[in-house]
Amino acid sequence: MEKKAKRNSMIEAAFSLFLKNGYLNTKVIDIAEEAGVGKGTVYEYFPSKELLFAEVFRLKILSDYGAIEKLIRTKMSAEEKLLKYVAFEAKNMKKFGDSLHMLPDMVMGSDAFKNEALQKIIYDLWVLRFNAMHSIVKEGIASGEFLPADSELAAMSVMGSLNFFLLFKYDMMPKACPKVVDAAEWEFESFARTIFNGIKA
Amino acid sequence: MEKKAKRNSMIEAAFSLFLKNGYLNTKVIDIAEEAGVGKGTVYEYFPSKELLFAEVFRLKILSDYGAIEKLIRTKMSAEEKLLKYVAFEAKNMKKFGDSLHMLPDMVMGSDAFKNEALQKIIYDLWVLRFNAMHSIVKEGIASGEFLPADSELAAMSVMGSLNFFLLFKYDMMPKACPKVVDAAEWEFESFARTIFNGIKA
DNA sequence: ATGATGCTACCGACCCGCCGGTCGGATATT
DNA sequence: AATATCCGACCGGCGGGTCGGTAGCATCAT
Repeated sequence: MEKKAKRNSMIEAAFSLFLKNGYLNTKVIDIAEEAGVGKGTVYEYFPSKELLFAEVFRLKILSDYGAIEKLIRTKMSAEEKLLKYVAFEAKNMKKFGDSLHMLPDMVMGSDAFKNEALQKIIYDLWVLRFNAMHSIVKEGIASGEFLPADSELAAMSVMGSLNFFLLFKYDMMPKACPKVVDAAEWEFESFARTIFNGIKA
Repeated sequence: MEKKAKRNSMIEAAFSLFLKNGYLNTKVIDIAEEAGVGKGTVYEYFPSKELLFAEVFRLKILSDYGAIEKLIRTKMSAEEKLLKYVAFEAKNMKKFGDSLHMLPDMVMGSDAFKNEALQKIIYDLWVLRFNAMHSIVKEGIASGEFLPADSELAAMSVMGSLNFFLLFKYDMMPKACPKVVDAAEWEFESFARTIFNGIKA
């Protein structure tokens, strides 16, 4: 039982360090020290740094996205879904804190990972997010709530806006001016409205 | 004079390899071999790999963006500017080929670069691009061409869409289906129209 | 109670491949 | 022969991963 707790402390340590410093700048020894164990112990619990990352990613990020698939199937207007989706992504960002070096790492094609299985789980997250957005947009267009358009292009457009906004607010801005982040709360609503206005019929 | 040519061949080799394999996966020896020189010679011309990258970046990417600043000052409608700007980014992508590992490297906060000066020139490109877009959007809103909105949010939205689209088409897609890229030509127009429709008054 | 036995969890010194960068000698040029 | 240019064997730091040893603990025999 103590076992479980130790494993968990390593996951937490790894998550916090990956988040703060990025994958490449986080050394296994850092994780061990943060978790209060020896370096060797990390390898008793995880076969490699990459697979440890994969586990962290699965537990701390992917797991949350189950909520999204539920959201898609819910009965509500596309507008509501869109706003909820944006709120969801924003909440995640908040939860991750104001330093998101992990995110750029997760950009497709990052050469941080040699392991193809690892690239795949990151790719899958993109696909999952894009599909979610796509289905919301498609629904909105079909029902006449949104302007008629190629749904895939429109979804890319909205998704891209969202990504950029999140990255801008939570990665670029904090570097230039760390104080700004806390003030960003209200902006999510405003931002969501802006992109919604852009596509509503 | 031979000097200049040799330097140039190294720049070209580095550019092509960074583009194809990314910064981290490109070794100095690879660049040397591609350029047909010895590894030591590279260091006769450039002080370090990072500074070589900086030079490549400056010559091959940043330099083109002069055209953008000219575009901003030109007298034409915001709509035209927007379409021209998208076309410009698209053309750049085309020029860079269908493999853009360099781009994710360039995402803010990538931990590939320790060198702060290097991070800065990459950051500067984002700022330059964002400012260009921002000024187009602001102009469009001011003149009543575009829907009234917070110009910064709107610019982020459009910029984000564009980035995502380019990345999606030129980085994600080619991996899944390399053949698609050539067919993407017409889509730029279509995409530009979609985002334009989203903001036009 | 004591000590023997074995098992599990733990650990950090060590190993080793990698790669950016160096340097002294070779080669071309004047 | 002097100078400029080139080069690749070598160096050294880094860091992921290993492994032999230790410490704690339970079980059991005396």
